[in-house]
Amino acid sequence: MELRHLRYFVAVAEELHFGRAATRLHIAQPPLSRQIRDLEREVGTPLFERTSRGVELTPAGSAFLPEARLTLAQAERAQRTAQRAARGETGRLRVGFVEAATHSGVLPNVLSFFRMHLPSIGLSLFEMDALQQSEALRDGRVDLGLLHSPPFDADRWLRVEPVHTDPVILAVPSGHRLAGRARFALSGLGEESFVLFQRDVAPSIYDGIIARCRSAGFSPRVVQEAAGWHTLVSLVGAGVGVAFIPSSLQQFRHQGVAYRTVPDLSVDMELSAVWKRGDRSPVRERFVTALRAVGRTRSRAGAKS
Amino acid sequence: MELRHLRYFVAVAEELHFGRAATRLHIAQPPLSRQIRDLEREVGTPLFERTSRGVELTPAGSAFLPEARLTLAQAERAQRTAQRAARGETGRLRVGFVEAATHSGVLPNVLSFFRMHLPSIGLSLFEMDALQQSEALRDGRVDLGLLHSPPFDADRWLRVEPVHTDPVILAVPSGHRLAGRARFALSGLGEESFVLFQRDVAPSIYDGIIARCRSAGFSPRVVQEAAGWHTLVSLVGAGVGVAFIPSSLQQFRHQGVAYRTVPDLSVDMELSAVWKRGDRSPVRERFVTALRAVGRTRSRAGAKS
DNA sequence: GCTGGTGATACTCCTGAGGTATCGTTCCGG
DNA sequence: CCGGAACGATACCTCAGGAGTATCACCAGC
Repeated sequence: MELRHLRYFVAVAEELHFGRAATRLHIAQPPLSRQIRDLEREVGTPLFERTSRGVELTPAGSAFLPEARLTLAQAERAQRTAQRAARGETGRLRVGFVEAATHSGVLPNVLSFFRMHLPSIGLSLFEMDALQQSEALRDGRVDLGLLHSPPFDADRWLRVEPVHTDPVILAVPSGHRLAGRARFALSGLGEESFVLFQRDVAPSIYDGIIARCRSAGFSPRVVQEAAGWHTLVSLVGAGVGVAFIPSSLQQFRHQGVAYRTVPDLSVDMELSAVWKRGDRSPVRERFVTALRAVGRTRSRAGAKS
Repeated sequence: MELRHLRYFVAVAEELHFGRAATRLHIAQPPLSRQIRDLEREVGTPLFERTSRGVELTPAGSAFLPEARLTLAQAERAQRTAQRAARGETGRLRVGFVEAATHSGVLPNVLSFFRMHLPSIGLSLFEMDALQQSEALRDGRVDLGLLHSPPFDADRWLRVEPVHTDPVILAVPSGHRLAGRARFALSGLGEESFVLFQRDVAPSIYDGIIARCRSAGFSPRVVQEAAGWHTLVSLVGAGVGVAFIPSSLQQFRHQGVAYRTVPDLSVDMELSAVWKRGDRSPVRERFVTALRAVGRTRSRAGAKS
């Protein structure tokens, strides 16, 4: 049995007339008769009762008709589903991301865009650090990662695309001497106590900051390391020290914390999308396109207290 | 697109290997490659990604696979549904019937048989008199009738098959002089008042009874006619007169009514199934078969008080 | 660099889908 | 009662395309 048989059967069942059905199908009447006969032989029972003035459906034919229509509709549906998947309008994407992807606004904006315009794409989100993302990508557990510093061997098997940059600023306790100063140079921080993010979170940025400090003539005295960004800022609010943070953290207005730009620091916290080289997933491509759109539009914002 | 393409696609998607899939499909590998290519061209997007070590599904292919399986399953379902309909195991039957079909037990027994053994057949039941059944059959509103006397022109366009016979007995008021007599001849009823069923209900049986009475030397004095059988027996119970009834009515044990056989009456109330000549409905045939089974087994029962 | 495994290509063959001509049957008007 | 029209079935032909064989191109692994 082929779909051709079902298409022919439905046409005859609707016209109840071999000649008209053949015209509708753009074939001649005899081959149509033959195909119907073949179909009846395969199904094992007559589907039409031939009368002198046309044809009628047998009970078997009546039962077959709606099922045949369903089959044809299902076949079309299959085709459309594949096409939509090829255009990236349906499917599933598993995304690994670091915490900063959420408070930079990048991830929330992309998510709301997808919920609005591509609702039939299922998104699975996994918060993980850069190392976990790298392993998950390698194992095929996620399709895309959002992280600060790609793994050192990234170029060999990953594509990396920066989607958002956030300048690094300084968070200081409100009562701190620096909180009152409008501007100051990096070199003035030599005596401060620092609360630093763990190097794992963004090794290249960490190293960049340390290098800048050394150029300014000091090596930062780290009194505390913290895993999460909000923890870090809370420690600043508690007066433990000052901290380098991405500027997007300002929006949360932590108690007892003031924010200051350090003009001669000029280090950026970069957020990059990474995925496997050779991955042609249309859904992944749509996601990256959306990331570019929402990420690039956020320009570097100055510090406010 | 044909089902062949879907069958081939599913095989390749399951084996992830053109050679093995071809073996499973009992064809050679090159034609399989060609069919898959044709399918991809028709769908408009690649479904497989060819690698040096086999093939993988593209996102479009992954989306297509379950839909293709559904299509194939639906096609098989269509075929099975037609076969079941041809065997009379599924479908719908509309039955017209007279009241006596229910209290003779014929209809209830067939219904319980169908509910038990052929639950996917839908039965629609319409109580109607013989004339209504005849018209409903002619108009195609019912597929089968259950009545006592077929219309006079039945042979031309109907098939008639007796399925049950019920001897006609006499119902008398409990206090009536005949209630005490064990046996009596028809000729002894000349002076009685009769409550008779309407001739329309079963013209040939009505006429048969009247003819018997005339042979016995009297013409029954009809004091009342009644439309329903239970109404008739109630009138007997109220002392209005005596009545000829089918023996199956005894089971209801109406108040103040006694039942007596009239040996030399020997008229049978016949219940017949009727349907259009040339109707080949397997469901109708199953129904008639069931009618024969439950109807014939009920033999003529004697009268009890 | 060779070998084995994999899918693609080139071509050949032949099944079977579709075309034309015609038949058999039935219904209907004269 | 007869001839014609309508309809599906049959017979026969053509050729597109599905399937077969031989071979190529590519890649991984030893």
